Amino acid sequence: MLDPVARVRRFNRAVTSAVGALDSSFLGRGRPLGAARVLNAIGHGRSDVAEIRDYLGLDSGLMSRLLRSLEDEGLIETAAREDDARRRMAKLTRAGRREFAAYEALSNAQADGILAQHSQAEALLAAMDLIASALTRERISLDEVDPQSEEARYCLGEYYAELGRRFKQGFDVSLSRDPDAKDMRRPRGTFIVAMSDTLPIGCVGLKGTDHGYAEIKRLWVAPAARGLRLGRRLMDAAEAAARGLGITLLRLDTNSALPEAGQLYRSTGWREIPRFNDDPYPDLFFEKQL
Amino acid sequence: MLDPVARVRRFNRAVTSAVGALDSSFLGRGRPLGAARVLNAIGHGRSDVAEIRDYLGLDSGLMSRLLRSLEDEGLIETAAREDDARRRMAKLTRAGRREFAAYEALSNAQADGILAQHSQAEALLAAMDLIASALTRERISLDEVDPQSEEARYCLGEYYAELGRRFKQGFDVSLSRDPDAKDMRRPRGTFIVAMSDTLPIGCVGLKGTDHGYAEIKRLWVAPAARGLRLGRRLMDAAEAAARGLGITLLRLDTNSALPEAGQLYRSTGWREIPRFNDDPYPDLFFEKQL
DNA sequence: AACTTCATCTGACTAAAGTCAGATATCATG
DNA sequence: CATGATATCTGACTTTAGTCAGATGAAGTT
Repeated sequence: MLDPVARVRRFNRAVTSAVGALDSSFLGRGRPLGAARVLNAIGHGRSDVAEIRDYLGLDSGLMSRLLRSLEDEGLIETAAREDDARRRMAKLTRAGRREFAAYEALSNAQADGILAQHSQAEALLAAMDLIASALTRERISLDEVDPQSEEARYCLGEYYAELGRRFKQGFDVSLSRDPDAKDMRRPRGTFIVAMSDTLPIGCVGLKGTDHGYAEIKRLWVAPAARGLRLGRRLMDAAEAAARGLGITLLRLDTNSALPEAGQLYRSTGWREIPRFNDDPYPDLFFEKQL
Repeated sequence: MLDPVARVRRFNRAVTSAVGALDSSFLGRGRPLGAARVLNAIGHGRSDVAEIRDYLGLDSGLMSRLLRSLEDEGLIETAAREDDARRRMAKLTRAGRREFAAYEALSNAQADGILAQHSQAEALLAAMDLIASALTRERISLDEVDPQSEEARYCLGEYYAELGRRFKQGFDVSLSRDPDAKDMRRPRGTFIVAMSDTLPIGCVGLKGTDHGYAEIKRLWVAPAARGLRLGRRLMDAAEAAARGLGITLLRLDTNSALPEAGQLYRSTGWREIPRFNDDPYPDLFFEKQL
């Protein structure tokens, strides 16, 4: 009754029928699923035909016919690419945008329906985030971004909110040595965000200093992404970036209220050292020679 | 970035591709999905042809042909039912059992694979339970069972474990007035279990007494099923059963460490009354006239 | 016994999805 | 500019899924 594999399989059954229900509601728009999928891919901003084909896993002949049927319906227009006339681009016509909006409305209504009948929607969403991150694990990408980009700011906001919850005395960003964004841009440093299908789920900053070392800052993994060993992947990426920048010594500070962080550092070659700054929050300090 | 609907849809995408991957691994056994589904339904103990057809939503013509193709492969045998020769029963042959086991192995391997790459498998499983319960909400059935049945004993075990976690002083079943199972069987009372696709996710007991009232006992909802208003459904079912047994007055006791229970009682017509027993755990007592 | 109802099966059909070999046009390169 | 690589398209085909009308035989009803 409590066999883990049986629980996963119960989940599979539940989810298969929910997904099937969405598919049938799509059929209600009088178009086969294949054509609907292509239309939706285009609506979601994919325009390169080869890219869509690859994304949907379609044969080139089938893809060509599906495009033709959407064109005959007046929903899309295709044109050869200017820089390479072999490739084609597809885009929605006005009617296509209307039809795409109708599919979006169906998807949104289904999502809404699931949420609406649950009185603890936030718990349900957290569970969905956790599972989505676990299932798309191999597709999580680590991207270097500007520390002031939307993705980076979202991660930092979540990071500060979490420190506020975990520190007994709360957390006030303005009291911490807020790293100048400039120091986390190349060539002094960098900022790395982990993305799972458009959702940022983790980050780490590498901050250059003038003291002969660089600092690791703002290591954060979204609650939904914990257990995927993403913290380690982010640290590896930050260390690799540091090596690429010619940095040979790294330091970081952390707090004993974040035991999983301390454990990660200890298990990956970091050595505890005495306090090296007067920031009020950290009480643990580490160093690593690259 | 945090729109709830967008989060549900990200979940949908993640799960669709995982389900699709399992389907393609099933195709690897050289049999179309339709036939594989029928074989698996039979392997999972469904033998009545009409029941399988209904479960899989198949047309009778299609069903007949799929059965024939499995028979031609030597995987199943069908026979008319003894009590009604119009109906047919299907069962696996030896080769069919082997083939079914191969499908089971694929399903189990997929489930294992998801779990294995996650270092916090219990959190992942809890999330899956939550979602499976939410998605199969309409298919949750309330069944009257014997209080000593496997399902009932599972629920009670979970219930006691939860009390142990929630009461500051812990919980020891032997100190509580353990209701005699006889008192929770018809005609004195009953025991109701909420089932979601073979998994018990909640229970409630109606216990007859000789004092002119019956008691509601052991109301429990699995953590994964909270938010589905299952507590209320269980209470409604228990009250309906009480009415059917000619009971006109109900009492129950609870503890202020379970605030959601107290709130449920207050909002459904229960009236707080003075202590009516000397059980050491409860500190809140309610009564309801039917 | 004659009827209606029911579960299953058969034949004839359609739609959708997918496969594959070549045709066509364009691009990159020596 | 000839050559090979690349992206898309076309035609011919197969498989799978599904629909529907009617046949068959058994069960239930009057």
